[in-house]
Amino acid sequence: MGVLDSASGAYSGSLGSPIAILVDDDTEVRDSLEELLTSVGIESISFSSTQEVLDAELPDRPACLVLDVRMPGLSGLDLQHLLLTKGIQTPIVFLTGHGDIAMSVQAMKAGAVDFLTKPVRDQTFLDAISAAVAADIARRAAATVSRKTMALYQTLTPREREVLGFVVSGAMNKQIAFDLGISEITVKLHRSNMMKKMNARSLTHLLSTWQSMPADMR
Amino acid sequence: MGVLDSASGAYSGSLGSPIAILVDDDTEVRDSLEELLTSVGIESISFSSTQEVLDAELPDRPACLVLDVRMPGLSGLDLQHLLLTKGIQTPIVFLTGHGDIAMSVQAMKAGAVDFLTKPVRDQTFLDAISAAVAADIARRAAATVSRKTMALYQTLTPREREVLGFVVSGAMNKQIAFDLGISEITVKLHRSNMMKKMNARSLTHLLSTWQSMPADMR
DNA sequence: GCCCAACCTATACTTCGGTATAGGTCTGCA
DNA sequence: TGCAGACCTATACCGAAGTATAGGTTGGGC
Repeated sequence: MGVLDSASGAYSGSLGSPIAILVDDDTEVRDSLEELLTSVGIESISFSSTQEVLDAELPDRPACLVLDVRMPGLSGLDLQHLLLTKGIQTPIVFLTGHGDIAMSVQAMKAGAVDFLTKPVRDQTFLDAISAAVAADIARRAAATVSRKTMALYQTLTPREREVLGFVVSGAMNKQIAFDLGISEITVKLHRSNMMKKMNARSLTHLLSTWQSMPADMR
Repeated sequence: MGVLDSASGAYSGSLGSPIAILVDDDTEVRDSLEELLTSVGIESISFSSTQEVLDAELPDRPACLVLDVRMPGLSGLDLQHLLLTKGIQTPIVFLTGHGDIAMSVQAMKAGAVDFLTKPVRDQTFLDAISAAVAADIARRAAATVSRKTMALYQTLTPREREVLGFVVSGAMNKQIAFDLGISEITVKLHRSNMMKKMNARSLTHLLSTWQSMPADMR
């Protein structure tokens, strides 16, 4: 249901239909899951090891990862942490026959969408995929907004960024001028240029835009 | 009942020292955990069933719940959902000898801080309690800010709330006046009164205050 | 040397937001 | 009946913000 009940048209606003990325060393499992996903119109690609995922270029479209835990080489949990380190936030659904509670809790704490055990009911699996894809669509939408804001921020001169900082913290032009040791009219100039570059129609609009930016980029 | 250890100054900023609320039908487990917590200076209180927790008045101070899953009557997971329904957001650590992966995943999805299995290492348990208490301190601090903002909001007249809505959405006085079908000077009056009642020194300050309010109260 | 971008300043003007003062109507309630 | 609170309006004024125009100084690159 939801994001999964249509093959292509329903995703027109999210730049591409969703894809499930299956990682399992068991060929039969992969084939079986691919078939299940295909039957409900979800595209999928398969890898037989975590290393292949790291070597591959992840597609720029809504996606989710389906990871086995126990695999030759790096485990699914290892991959989860590696991806986090690399800033890749594609939602992950674990699916394993050799799990325990500690593993599942660790995975969930690290942000996994679900942790399923084999054998899994078809509907349970599809529901998890559906939730993961929905999360990725929302995450990608937010990331797009954030990226656009950062691109605008990059066009600001150092002085304009300084003024922006004062403005969003609520300072008046007079106070900004005093703190920077320049005249108020100059602050107005920087402020005006900054507002134009940031495409902000009002202070309120500037603030909402500003908050979509990751704090460590400011 | 746990030993009352009130002097601990480390929690001075959070309105009360933390308390762990243990719910387990096994007396030995409860006594053992209470002793462990006491040894590191954390107060605790015990219940032998979920119903007792629901009947009791939860203390107004930083706390965390430690729940067994399998108990006579309502299970720990049932209690978790009941508390969520009642809007009680005290962090929960599960501790059980009869868990499985599905249970742990369900608990984590519902917001549990951790899901531990018996027998548990002392340090593992204490780390979980520490994380849960820290989460509750942060949650309570945010709730306090939110409550104060809502109290201020309650003092606004209907018209002032309307104007507030326009102001935070970035409208100019002229636009607000047009939309409400009143004169601009009247908008200024409502706006001025609203800013005073909300203790907002500037538009920026008003917006940050505003965002601490739950959206369903606006 | 020239250009350009970033930075700074100034005058003059407009618009916007906010305050003070002084009124008015309407509704509900003691 | 009178009072209080919410709501509305007006005049006049102030300060903050924004725009337009017209300059100036630096520092780096061709």
